[in-house]
Order: sequence, then C-alpha cells, then structure tokens
Amino acid sequence: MNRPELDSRDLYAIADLAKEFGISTRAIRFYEAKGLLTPGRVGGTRIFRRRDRARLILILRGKRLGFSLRDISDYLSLYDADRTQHAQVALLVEKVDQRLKLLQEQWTDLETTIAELREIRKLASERMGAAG
Amino acid sequence: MNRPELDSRDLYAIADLAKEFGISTRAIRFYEAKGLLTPGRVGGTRIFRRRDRARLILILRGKRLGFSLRDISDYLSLYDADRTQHAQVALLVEKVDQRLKLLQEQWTDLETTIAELREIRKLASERMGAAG
DNA sequence: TCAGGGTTTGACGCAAACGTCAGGCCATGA
DNA sequence: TCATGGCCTGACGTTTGCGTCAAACCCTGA
Repeated sequence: MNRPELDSRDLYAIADLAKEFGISTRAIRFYEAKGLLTPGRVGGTRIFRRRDRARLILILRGKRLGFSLRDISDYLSLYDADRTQHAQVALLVEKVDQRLKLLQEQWTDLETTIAELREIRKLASERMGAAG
Repeated sequence: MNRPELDSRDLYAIADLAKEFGISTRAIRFYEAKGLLTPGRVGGTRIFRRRDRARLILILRGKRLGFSLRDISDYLSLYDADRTQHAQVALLVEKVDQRLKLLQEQWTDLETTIAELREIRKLASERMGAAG
C-alpha cells in the first residue's frame, strides 16, 4: 500500500468508488461520459477526489428518486455555478414538485390496488373454504 | 353515425380508446401483441368491448404505478382465471408491497432533496438581495 | 522476464415501450 | 371513379442505462 497520494483519502480509484457504492466501474465511466463526473487524470487513469465522490452520492440518490441522468445532470449544475442562478433553481424546484405530485398519484393508485388485491384474496379464501 | 353495433357503447374502435385515454393506437396494438388485451375482430379490424376497456384501465394504472407490462400481465391474469389461485394472489400482494416500500423510500429521499433545494433557493435569493 | 491484476478506449448488445414509416386493404362520399 | 380517411401488418428506429467483450497499456511481484 505504498501509494501516499491515494492514502490521503482525498483520492480514489474507480474501483474504490464502485466497491463503496455497489455499482460497476462501467456505470461510473458512463456517468463521466454523460458529463456528470469529471475526475482528474494521471496518464490515462481516472483519479476521483472528494468532490467527485460527493457528486456520485447525489447521482445515486437522484436515481433512487427516479430521475433520469439528464435531470440529475441539471440538478448537479446547481452545485457548481454560483448558486445564484435563480431560474435554474426554480426549474429544478419545479421538477421536484412534478416528481412529488407523481409520487402522490402513485400512492393513491397503490391504495386502490391494495384494496383490490385484498378483495381478491378474500374471495379466494372464501372459495377455498376453511382451507384458506 | 349509422353504426348500430358501435353505438351500443359496448363496442369501441381502437381510436376511441386511444382518444379517451390519451394514448396512441400503436400502444394499444402493442399491449395486444404482448397479450394484455384480446379484442375481437371483424375482418381485420379490432373491436374492443367493455372487458377490454376495463383491462386497459388496469394497464394504465399499472404503468402509473411503475410496474412493467410483464408484471401487469401477471396482475391481469388474476381477473381472468378463477381468482382461486391463491399463490398468484400472494405473489402479487408481495410485489405491491415491494413497490410500496420503494415509494416510501423515495418519499423520504424526496423530502431531503426538497429541503436542499429550499436551502439553495434561500442562498440564491439572499445573494440577490432584495431583488429576489 | 513473464504472468497477473487493474486500467483504458471503443464498439456492439440488450430490454422496455413504444414511434415512425411503408405498403396495402376497405369503405365512403363528392 | 377516385381521393380521402381509418385500420392493418411488418419492420426498422429510438431512448435509457448500462453489460459485455476485445485489444492494449502499465505496474508489480515471483
């Protein structure tokens, strides 16, 4: 483990991050190709810093939230530029609101579905008599 | 409008349903190709009945819920066969539970994101002074 | 010196859910 | 009669988010 620069824990190899977050190196390279990450280079080899790691965390959360990489890319741009880009922030807030609304719809849809399944299950067990 | 069979409102042309639900005829044909719908035929032309319309409603709800057409197909099978397929129902209940859990996670993630956006928005407007 | 392990860049593959022609059939109305 | 409009079946195209080689480079340890 004689890699002083890497041991400062401000620098990560691609496999380090892949392992830490349980994703593939391919995925990480893909995020870079899409402009979501911009790691440094030593020769050809990618070197990730804390900033990159932080961005990766945001990317993964965005994915859990169901946003596309395009959307996440927009979101990440907020963390760069001055944060004074009012219009950008407004746009993002809007997108999150949309997503929130969609989740609310899903929630009520799900309640309906659950009720239906309960009904089906009930009918099923009735037909099966005491064997249910 | 001299189409007595169609005016009984138990029969629909493909375009009727497409228009009613705001989807393309292509999508409807696709659902049929995937076995989710089984409309009748008069010559080559598809004829949809109330049953097909009801299934289409379930399909669209399933999609809103984020399920794949494969999943929805399984779900629909419950509405056919005897409803006595205990195992099937259990399986579906399980899938819905999974989806429910996922939505709950998304919900809390989204709250975090919203809080962050509010913070950014606040910082932005502060920097812009009273002009916000 | 050479195998092994980690890295790189292409480039093709893939599954889902349709979009988008293309070409053809059929019925209707001016 | 012929143009128009709706429906049909292929069949290829598209987008998203990677997976999966392939071929090559570099460093390290036995």
